[in-house]
Amino acid sequence: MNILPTPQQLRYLLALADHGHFGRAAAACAVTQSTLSAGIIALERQLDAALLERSQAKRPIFTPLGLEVLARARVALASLAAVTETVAAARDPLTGPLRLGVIPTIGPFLLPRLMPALRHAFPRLKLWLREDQTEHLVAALESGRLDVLLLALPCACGQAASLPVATDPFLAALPEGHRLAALDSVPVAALAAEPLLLLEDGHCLREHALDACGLPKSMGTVGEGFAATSLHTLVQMVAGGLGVTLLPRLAVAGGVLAGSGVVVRPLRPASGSAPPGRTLALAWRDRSPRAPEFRSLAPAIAAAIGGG
Amino acid sequence: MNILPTPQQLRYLLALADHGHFGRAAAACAVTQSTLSAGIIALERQLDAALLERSQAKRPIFTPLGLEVLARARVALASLAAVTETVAAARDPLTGPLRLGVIPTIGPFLLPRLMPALRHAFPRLKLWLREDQTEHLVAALESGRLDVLLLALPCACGQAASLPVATDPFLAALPEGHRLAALDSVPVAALAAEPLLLLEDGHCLREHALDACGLPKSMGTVGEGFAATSLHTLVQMVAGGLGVTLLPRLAVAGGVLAGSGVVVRPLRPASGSAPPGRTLALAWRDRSPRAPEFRSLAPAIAAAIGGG
DNA sequence: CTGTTTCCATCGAAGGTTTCGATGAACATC
DNA sequence: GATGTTCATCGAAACCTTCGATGGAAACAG
Repeated sequence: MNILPTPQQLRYLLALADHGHFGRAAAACAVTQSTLSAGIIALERQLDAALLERSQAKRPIFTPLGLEVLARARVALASLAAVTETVAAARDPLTGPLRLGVIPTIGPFLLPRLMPALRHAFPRLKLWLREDQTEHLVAALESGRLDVLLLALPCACGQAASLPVATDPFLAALPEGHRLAALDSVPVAALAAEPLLLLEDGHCLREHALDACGLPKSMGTVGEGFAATSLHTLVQMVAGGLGVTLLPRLAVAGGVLAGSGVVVRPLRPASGSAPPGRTLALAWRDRSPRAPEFRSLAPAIAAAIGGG
Repeated sequence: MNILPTPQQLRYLLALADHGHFGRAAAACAVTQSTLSAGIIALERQLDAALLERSQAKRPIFTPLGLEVLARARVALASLAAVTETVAAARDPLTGPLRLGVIPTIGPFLLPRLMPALRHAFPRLKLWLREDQTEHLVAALESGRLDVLLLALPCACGQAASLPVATDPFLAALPEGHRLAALDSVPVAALAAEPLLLLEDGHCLREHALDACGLPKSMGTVGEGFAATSLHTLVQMVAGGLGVTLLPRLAVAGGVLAGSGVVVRPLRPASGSAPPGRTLALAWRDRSPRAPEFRSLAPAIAAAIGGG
């Protein structure tokens, strides 16, 4: 019962899965091919199970059981690393590498302000960035490829712990001279009656905007081919008179309008409703040893947003 | 960055935490005291952190950081063991030790039938039993002291995965000669108007019964001191004329009435409501490597309940 | 068909790590 | 202050991992 695989063996297995080649996997582990080969054979013997189908010619193929073991091995090595991380994080909070994922409707507008602030506040933090849509970020977070996310709630962020850092109200974005632009604030209902342009599917802002307007999720954009791929292109489409849209205040403060001629107006919510907007939040694996660090990142980010 | 603790070191640490004594911990690990001592010192040196306060006289004390490391170490060793378990479970489903937790309102009535059935269906399964209230079982499940639970839904079973195995309707239990006993079936409302006896707090059946009667959770029993500690004592109290109660059909089939003179009648739900009852379910850690095994346990249990 | 190349498994030897038993030092108890 | 308990330290022995070399199988080219 109590013969555990050695971490070495699991590392060899992971490397083999990543490289699909004994020789290259061995090189990646900085051992010789014979060592890696023997290590994996020993693992298979200990477990008394075939994890691989080998062949001289083709890349080795993992058996179904091998794939399961592989997944467990990743978890096991990660939780072993978590022991070390716990100590490192306790001794030296907010230093070392930190992999931050951020959604495209936040990143370009906040990072130019946030990064210098973080560099100043935590000079020993090495921040790696990845910009992607919520769904991909959450997957990367859960599989350990990212440490923290900066995204917009509400979202399906699974088992992650999250902490709101700011609210980000939506503004009505209108072409110059649009009749609604004459108003001080635009009622939500009036905006919803206009041709509404949106980001393409997969951007959480699309759903948040539809929700803010009280429209169903399935609603398409005007002309299916014209869903925008970024807020910048969306603004250009509004400037071109194709329709109107909602923009997060953060993006406007971040300069998304950039001389496009598009004007923004505050939204007036339907009476009794909350002002339409989204909540920016930090998220992390709730079992991460660095959770306390991440929590203490929130004020710095809130300051960067507020100070815009 | 990439120097991980060895599983050995973590085992030594766990043993020390369990025994509070280097010598005894070493014995438990089947190594000498010097080996264990050196192992833990090496771990502290590698992590570059004090995990223990040592003293010749008193048992060693874990530092706060030491306690955190300890918790991580347990997780790490468990996930290492999960690799092995994955293989063992795939090769030999439903063999070996299985630690089953069961709530007191199921156990005494189902196990006498269930155990022989399981022994017959899975002769190589070594079933360890623990009877306790839902809350304690769930805690034991999550900390790895139990593998599977047999409990009643709805309940707060946290992150556990669960699978319903049977519905267990409630029956009205009345003293012999009670006027409601003259009816073929007792309306819920009529029962709720009687003095209602319940199990003491902590038993999920208490809340399920109150819920079935449409009564608030805070409702006390008739005479605070008289909350019953088991279904058997509850039946005796009903027999003694102190009031009426609800019994799960499973318990009645399991012989809880046992010549007490108490009679049971089906409950007639308020029109439009579902028949009052509870759902019996299996639950397990959703990441357990043995999850497929546990799932395949459900039919056997359902059969044991149905065949009552 | 044959020589060449690529790939993975096997083997003995070298090197490193872990473990043991003995010993030493600190502390409490009597 | 004598004694017993507890944990750290040390050198030697056992153990395990790794290496480089070698072998055999499969694809490929000529």
